[in-house]
Amino acid sequence: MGDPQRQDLLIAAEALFAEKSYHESGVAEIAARAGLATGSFYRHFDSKKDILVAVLRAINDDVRTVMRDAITATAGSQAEVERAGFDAFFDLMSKRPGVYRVVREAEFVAPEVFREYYETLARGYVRGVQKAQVRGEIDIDLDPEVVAFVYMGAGYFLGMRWAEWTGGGLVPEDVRADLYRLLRRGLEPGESR
Amino acid sequence: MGDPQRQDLLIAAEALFAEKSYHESGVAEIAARAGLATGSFYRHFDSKKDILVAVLRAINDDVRTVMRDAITATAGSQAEVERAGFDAFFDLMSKRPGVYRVVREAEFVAPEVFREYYETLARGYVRGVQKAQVRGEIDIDLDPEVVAFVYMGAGYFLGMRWAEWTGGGLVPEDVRADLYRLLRRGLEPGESR
DNA sequence: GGGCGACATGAATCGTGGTTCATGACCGGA
DNA sequence: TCCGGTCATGAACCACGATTCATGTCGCCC
Repeated sequence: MGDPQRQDLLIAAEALFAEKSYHESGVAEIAARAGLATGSFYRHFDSKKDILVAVLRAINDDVRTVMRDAITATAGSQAEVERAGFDAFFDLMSKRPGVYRVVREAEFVAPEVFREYYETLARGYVRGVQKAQVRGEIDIDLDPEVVAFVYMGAGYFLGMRWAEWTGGGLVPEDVRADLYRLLRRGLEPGESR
Repeated sequence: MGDPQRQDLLIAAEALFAEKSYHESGVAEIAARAGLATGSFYRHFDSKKDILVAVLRAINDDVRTVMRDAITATAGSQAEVERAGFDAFFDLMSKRPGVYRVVREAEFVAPEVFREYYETLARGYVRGVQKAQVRGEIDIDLDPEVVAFVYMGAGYFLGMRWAEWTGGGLVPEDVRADLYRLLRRGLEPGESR
């Protein structure tokens, strides 16, 4: 896939940004971890910020791929699809500890890209919600975009609390169960209004 | 209240951190905006990081005060209390644009304090949820801490999307309505399981 | 074999900005 | 009025790290 050195740099950068933070990681350090000299970094990226943007796009692709795969592999009700998607998301987070910190920090380094990240993700959710609304599994009166941002906010905070703060890595089953229950009940079409 | 110069510095710092970001704001700049010379800054705070911590604690106090006031002023069901609390929160956010960015960025400058911030906030929510559970207004099987983090995640993301990304400042009424509906239905005690 | 171009290298450069400190202004008391 | 001490000032200091570049190395073609 493309340039192996570029790949190495991306991997090294993601790891360092996740372990420490963007501001605490140096270009020389990234290059060294990728097995390159400091100056060689600039043969692949224009600046330190530039590689952050590339890392961010890569993470976005991975998250979307993983979730899409899990979702398409799950034929079933909206509730089941939701669960499959979240499970895939939490699983990815646990395998690459700290990646999510990288995304968050990007807000203060490359706000435009950060926003693009979440808007892209939201678009995917919105499509899913709309389909479920057509099938009558989610209340038609709810704004799909609001639902999308509630999804993302919940995933974000539960991941932070139970995957990062607690050493574990994976959000515990019972926490996820509570989330799914809360969402299912919250979204389903209801009697009155 | 205490030292007026210290207050001025806190106000200046919060404003600058909110407008730009922690890393893009200089100590000299903060001091200047507070009407002080660069060196005088260190008569009040030990370091730049130190003032961020102080700003964070002040914001935390404000958020909790505002929400507590709104909640105690609202006698009623959990749904009404919830709404009052969130409304107060969104209102505060709209009056001090960008404060929430300051909180978020703190994660990468003073992680311990950032965590303390959310854990303190969560404790407050947990107490509220437990009371509502006793009164039978929230499903007794839900872990109050999970609910607390879903609350915070939703508030965070909706605030970011509709108060910051959209120029407005205040999260629109219909977005809030969707959130309240989703939470009320999601939390209420249910038939089966 | 020699010359050339492309790439790798890492030490030196350069800007930035947090922190320090020598200096001066001010004020209360003797 | 003079003295000592406290505080304000902002220029200088200093460390740090992103970026550059002069030099060396390698592989290819004539």
